[in-house]
Amino acid sequence: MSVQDNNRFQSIISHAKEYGFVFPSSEIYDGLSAVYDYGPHGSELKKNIRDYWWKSMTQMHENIVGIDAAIFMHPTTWKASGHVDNFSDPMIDNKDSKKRYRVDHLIEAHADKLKEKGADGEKQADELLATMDQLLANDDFAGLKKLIEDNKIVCAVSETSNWTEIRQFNLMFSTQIGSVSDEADTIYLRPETAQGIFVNFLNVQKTARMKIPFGIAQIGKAFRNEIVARQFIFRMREFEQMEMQFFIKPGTQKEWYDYWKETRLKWHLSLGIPADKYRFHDHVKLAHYADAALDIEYEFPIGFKEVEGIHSRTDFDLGNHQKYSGKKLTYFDTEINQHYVPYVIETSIGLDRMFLLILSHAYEEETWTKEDGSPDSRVVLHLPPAIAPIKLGIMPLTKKDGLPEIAREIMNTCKPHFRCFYEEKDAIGKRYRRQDAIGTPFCITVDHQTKEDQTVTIRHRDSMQQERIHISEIKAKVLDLITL
RNA sequence: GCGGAAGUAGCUCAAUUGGUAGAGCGAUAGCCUUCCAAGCUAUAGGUUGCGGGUUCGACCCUCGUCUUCCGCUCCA
Repeated sequence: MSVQDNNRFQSIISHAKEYGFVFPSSEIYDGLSAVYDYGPHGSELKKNIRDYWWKSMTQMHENIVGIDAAIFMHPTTWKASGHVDNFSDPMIDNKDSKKRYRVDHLIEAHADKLKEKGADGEKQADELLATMDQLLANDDFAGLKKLIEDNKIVCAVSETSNWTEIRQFNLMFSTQIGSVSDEADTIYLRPETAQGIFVNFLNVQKTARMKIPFGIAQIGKAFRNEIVARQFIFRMREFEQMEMQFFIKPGTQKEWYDYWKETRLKWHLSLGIPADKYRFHDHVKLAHYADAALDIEYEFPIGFKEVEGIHSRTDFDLGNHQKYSGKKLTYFDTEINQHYVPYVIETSIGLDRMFLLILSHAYEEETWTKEDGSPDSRVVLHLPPAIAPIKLGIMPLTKKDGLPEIAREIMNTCKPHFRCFYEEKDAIGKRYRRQDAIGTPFCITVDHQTKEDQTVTIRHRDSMQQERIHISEIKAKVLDLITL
């Protein structure tokens, strides 16, 4: 990351705090690591992004319906999903190099080296791996540590065997349900929202009378106890996902994967973000549930980073829930008169990351020279008008001569239809600057001419140009401009 | 979690070798009013991140801790 980009990222974070978009959580208590709160303008912007996604996915797709599942789920859910096995790993640190390894990766790497040494080594390696699997299955950390020491496994960097104790890192947050604290009552905060959709597959399919192919959309919080959570709201421990699971006939996953890949990119571009800021990143190493996966990456000031994932999840999830619950999760396809467990294409976008994306794209520090030769500047958020927290600033040029009364009338006419902000304090230029800083796309100014001919000026945020329109046109014009 | 750097008003920063914290911007109220921040007046706002230690005395030295940033590491 260049110094310039880094400064830009810092400026965006400062701006977000100063203008009420994002605050560090519990700031008066020094904050809580990697947890943030959304302020007055931030919560509005976030809600608008959320609403736009929801509308695009459900209202605009007749075969997609929504749900809102609970954050708490039956503990077996996470066994079936693979999270209990894959989301908690024993880790060990080398004290000299400060490198941290997953214990199984460390031992496997050693086994690979042994195998290169011929038949003897291969036999040793197989024994080693068998012992490791057994110890892992029993969560025998002391045994694993001994195994590492007995085999004289060294760190690849420091080449020493100066290891810490093995520690368990569980990326799922746990809590207790019920009044008695018993181990059997331990439940997890969901590490992803997808499982709430899978366990409700039949409920939704039957009650909404859905026919394959169809999708279920959901927006909600998920929680991951990241070892390292950093970079502002990019990686948080509590975050919000906007997910859609699309259920399809087995064998058609390739075409639907491609369809959603293109459809989702179009959604991003519809917000006016340039295509060259995006790229696809195909996963080479696939997760345990997928037969194809890619990330939609955006060029943040901190580099190209994942904002959305498209995953072909096969029948892994429904199949496993069927197995663990003992309930049939099949669909009867009347076209071919067959039961089957549907395949799934998932689109999963981080709402907080989308928020950061929008903010990163919108933020600009502009400088220019005025007519008299003096320099001028402003900080402006070029937010897409449809998702801007405030759509219209309404301001009388001065506080007297009856101008505020007219402006108030306009305010009352417009505020039921879109978010407006009324202000009469300070010079008009200063008021424009304040609206620029929070991304308000349009400002109406009532001046003395208004009293003569019932016209006002409407000022456009990005161009700073103004045009005169009749008071009666304001509502319709703004509504038109804020519609995507 | 490790290493490095930083933390003073909402923001950006000051404060001689250790002598009980100031300014600009911003905010609020009022005046003025000329359509792009920069006029005038007043007001509010800080146990210097937090907690110990050294000292007659700590923003300053020291230890711990929290948070943030950078680099590792991790990342379904």
